[in-house]
Amino acid sequence: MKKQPRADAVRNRRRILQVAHDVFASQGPGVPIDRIAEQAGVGAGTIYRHFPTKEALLLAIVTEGIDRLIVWIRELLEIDPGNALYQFVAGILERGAADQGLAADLASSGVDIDAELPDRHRAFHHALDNLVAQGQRAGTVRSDIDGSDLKAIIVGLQAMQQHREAHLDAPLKIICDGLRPPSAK
Amino acid sequence: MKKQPRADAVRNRRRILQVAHDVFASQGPGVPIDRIAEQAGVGAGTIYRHFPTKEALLLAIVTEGIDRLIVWIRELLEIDPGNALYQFVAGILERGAADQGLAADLASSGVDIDAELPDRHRAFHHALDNLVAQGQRAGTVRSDIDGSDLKAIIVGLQAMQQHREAHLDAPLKIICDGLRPPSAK
DNA sequence: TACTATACGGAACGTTTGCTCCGTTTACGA
DNA sequence: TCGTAAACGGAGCAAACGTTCCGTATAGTA
Repeated sequence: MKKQPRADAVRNRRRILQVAHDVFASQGPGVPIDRIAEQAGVGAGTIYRHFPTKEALLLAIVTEGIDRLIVWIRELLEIDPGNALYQFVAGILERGAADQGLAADLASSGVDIDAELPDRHRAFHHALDNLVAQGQRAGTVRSDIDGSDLKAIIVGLQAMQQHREAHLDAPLKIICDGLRPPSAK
Repeated sequence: MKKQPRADAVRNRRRILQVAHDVFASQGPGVPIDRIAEQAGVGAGTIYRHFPTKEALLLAIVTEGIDRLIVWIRELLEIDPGNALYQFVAGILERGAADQGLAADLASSGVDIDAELPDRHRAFHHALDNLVAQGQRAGTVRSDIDGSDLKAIIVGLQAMQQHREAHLDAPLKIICDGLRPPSAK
């Protein structure tokens, strides 16, 4: 049985994660570690004691983001299975989907997230499959798609959000209409 | 009247642009200039004589890409105005839209392309507006969208393409169906 | 062929950045 | 309160990268 970490270590770990999340989300993953240390009010050494490498810090942030999405999907499905998919898609554009936008940046700089976090990868895809399947069961979602198609759509939405130079109401409507079954339109 | 540049200078400029385009498209804009020089078989100094800065080189590549897209849209509209939009959208996923994927990377690293290339920006948006308007006139495109909505869709598609870990047939179908007017489905 | 302006190659420089090291501080059990 | 293991801060190191500089090579011209 491992001993518990000291109180200040726990506090600093959380603070670093929060600050790093905000800074990376707003300025991209290129921000130097020193700047994050400064913002968090700790030394650079402290960050490296908690996260062995910059990439590890980024992965920790992305992991938290994925977990949040999974929980959120579960909540939406409990409340309204038929419309959960549409609320999810709309919500990605509203609330910051910056966590995953970060994931996209990470991926484009050569890190294979799915390979680094195989368990989250499975859990996330499982959640997406559920989201689609329950919509299909309720008759609100077209029957010729599955979770991985939804994942592609999400990637697209997040890119739109990062690029947003105008309202995204119309693109959102386009996608939602495209997701509905041929009958209901 | 300016004198013409030397033949080897012209050759090198083209070669640098081609090689840089391929390397950046396949490995992202983070690749060091020295590597591009090596690949192109020239010295680093030669690159900097033709392009004052790395950012200038990236902008030159993006400019070429945008121009290609504009020409392509014009061609599609001449052949089949009603379906040009759908051929364009599908084509972005097929042929490498890597040029613009590069543009996205550039943008996410703090360069405002629209501000740096105001004329291309205008020309591109004009082409997109045309693409949408002619589809609407033919009755194949829903009437409540315009060129900037299409731009957002393109950004999304390019992100999907960069991330592609499976076929994108279904997501493409979703978007095309969403673009059609309510009647035809 | 000989001359010269133009262009080239690649070593070198300064800066930035990820990461380590170690002397100092702090939490916490006894 | 005291002792010690755990944690901290931030100076410093090495590698990577953008950019410059200058001696050399070459295209174009007479």
